[in-house]
Amino acid sequence: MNIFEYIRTIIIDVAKSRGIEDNTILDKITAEPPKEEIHGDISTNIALLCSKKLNSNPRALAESIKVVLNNNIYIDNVQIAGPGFINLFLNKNIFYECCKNVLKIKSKYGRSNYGKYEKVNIEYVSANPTGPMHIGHARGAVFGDSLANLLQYVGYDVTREYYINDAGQQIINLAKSVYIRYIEILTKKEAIFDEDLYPGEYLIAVAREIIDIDGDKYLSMKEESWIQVFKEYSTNAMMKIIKEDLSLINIYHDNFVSEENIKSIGLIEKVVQLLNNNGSIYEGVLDAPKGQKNDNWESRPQLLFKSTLFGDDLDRPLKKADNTWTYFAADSAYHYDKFKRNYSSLINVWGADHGGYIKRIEGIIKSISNSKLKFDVKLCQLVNLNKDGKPVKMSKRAGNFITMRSVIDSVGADVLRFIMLTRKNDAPLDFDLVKVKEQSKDNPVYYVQYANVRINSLYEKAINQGINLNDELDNINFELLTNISEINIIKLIAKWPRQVEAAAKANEPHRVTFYLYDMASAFHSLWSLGNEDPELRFIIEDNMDLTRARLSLAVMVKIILSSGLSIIGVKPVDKLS
RNA sequence: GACUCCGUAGCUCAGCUGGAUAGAGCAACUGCCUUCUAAGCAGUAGGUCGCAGGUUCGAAUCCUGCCGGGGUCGCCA
Repeated sequence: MNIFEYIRTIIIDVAKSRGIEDNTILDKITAEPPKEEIHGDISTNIALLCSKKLNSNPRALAESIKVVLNNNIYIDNVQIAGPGFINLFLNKNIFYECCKNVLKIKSKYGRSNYGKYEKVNIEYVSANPTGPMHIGHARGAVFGDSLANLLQYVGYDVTREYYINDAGQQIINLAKSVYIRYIEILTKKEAIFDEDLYPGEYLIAVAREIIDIDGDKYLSMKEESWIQVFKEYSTNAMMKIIKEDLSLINIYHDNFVSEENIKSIGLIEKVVQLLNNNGSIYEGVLDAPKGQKNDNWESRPQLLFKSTLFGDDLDRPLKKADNTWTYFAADSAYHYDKFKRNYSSLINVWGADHGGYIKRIEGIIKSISNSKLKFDVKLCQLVNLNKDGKPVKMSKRAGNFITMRSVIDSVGADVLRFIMLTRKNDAPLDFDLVKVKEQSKDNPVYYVQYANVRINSLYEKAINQGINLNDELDNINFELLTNISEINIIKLIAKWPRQVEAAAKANEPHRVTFYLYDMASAFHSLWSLGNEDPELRFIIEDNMDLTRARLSLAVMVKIILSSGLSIIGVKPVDKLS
């Protein structure tokens, strides 16, 4: 149960009873917790929004609404403040019922059917299959996966998808690189790599595998004879490595779509036909891009998509000079494929370097779906990798980029996942290999985990004293919880469903992380009160009713911490080492 | 030149898609361990929300224009 939703429906009913039918007004009516405690538990702007339509001034309207709201048994007091806010002071019973509900349904508390089982496709990671994942991939991976968890949590039917870019020049380069390793092993001559090739040692194993299966028969062949085989072997091997990397942070996609396959089944021709039919492509000439050196710019007519109709600054080419399809053409076909699979919305998680690419794909989707398909791109900004405050330098050419796997080995999967969600996606993120392992309150991972550890130690102590936490949860007297810190926690608990829903609505999983931090903070605060006043500890030996009430509070905090952590894909820590 | 993201306390960042007196954490200063784990808590101090306009009952939030920083811009994927 979401008490904010509950009160809001009551308020909306009031608005409707006054003759407000306009959804643009109704949708704006809020029932939200005010920042200031003295403004009550829930504040609504109903009078401010409806006064104009009802020809009344906001405060007068508020007065008349106040009379109605006062009749509700869960509302103790109604106050009118400022320009016409209506502040509601709720009866404690609504909070107590909320608590009982949490203890009853446990990990289901906060889940909802907000998403109405609508089908959502989230495409994330989609790292090129040319090598192991590096740390830059990790952010998008964690973000996408946590977003998928979040949307599932509030009732969407989510597909986790990976688009394999297995069709371009980089795959030919990959195959060539493996072939060089193949020669190296068989002839014992040292491998030399051109600039575009991949010198990483991880390709040696692929070459070995080919030798094991097919022997040395490709040595004497010409490139056109071995390239296809090497492409297949190496992309398969790379995808295997990437899937292993992902499994280390518990990421498993439901669906892998191959670009090569999209091309081979003729989907590009199909989508181009479609775009042609609705008049969004033409044969035209592009100007040279401004602000760049245009030395070898060569003006020529080519097949263009009218992305300027959708806010892009240029129309975008679908064909290259050699008359083959561009990456954009294949990607259009891929999104057409997703469109045909009947999703109600598509979400793409991309790196910041794809920013300039959004408008054209948006345009494609609008064009093929007649603007009906919802589409959202979440760009993840760069991760700055530091080591004790100093930037770690990475160079692709030297081959010393930091792999995701090495970071997991060093800090662990849970820390990696948590830290990746301590910023909103469109802000850059600093990741310090040393600081994230510190066990202090500068480190939000440990701060949250530590709350859980403390609750566990309480469990142990309670059990040692013969208190059974699972007994008689129905008969807990929540009214004994009168301390401000206790009430704060209860109110935070009541906000959880609202928080997840807001996070889901905005596609922003980081809000869950911040909520968890607040919850941990509220708990640490309560815990510490016991230092100053033993009466405020959780376990009071000669007052079992109070003890049970307080322990149930800890149980609820633990339930919500676990739920929140499971959304961001982090395991709760039970004991600190 | 265009597009896009960012600009909030000395530093790193939240700010619930327009609400009331803008919030945390570091760092600084003051307290709290014979105590359920101090890996923590409480408090003090710190702000012209980059600048200037506009929209309205109301703007850090939306719009426009500047300033500053990151990313991107056919024939890569």
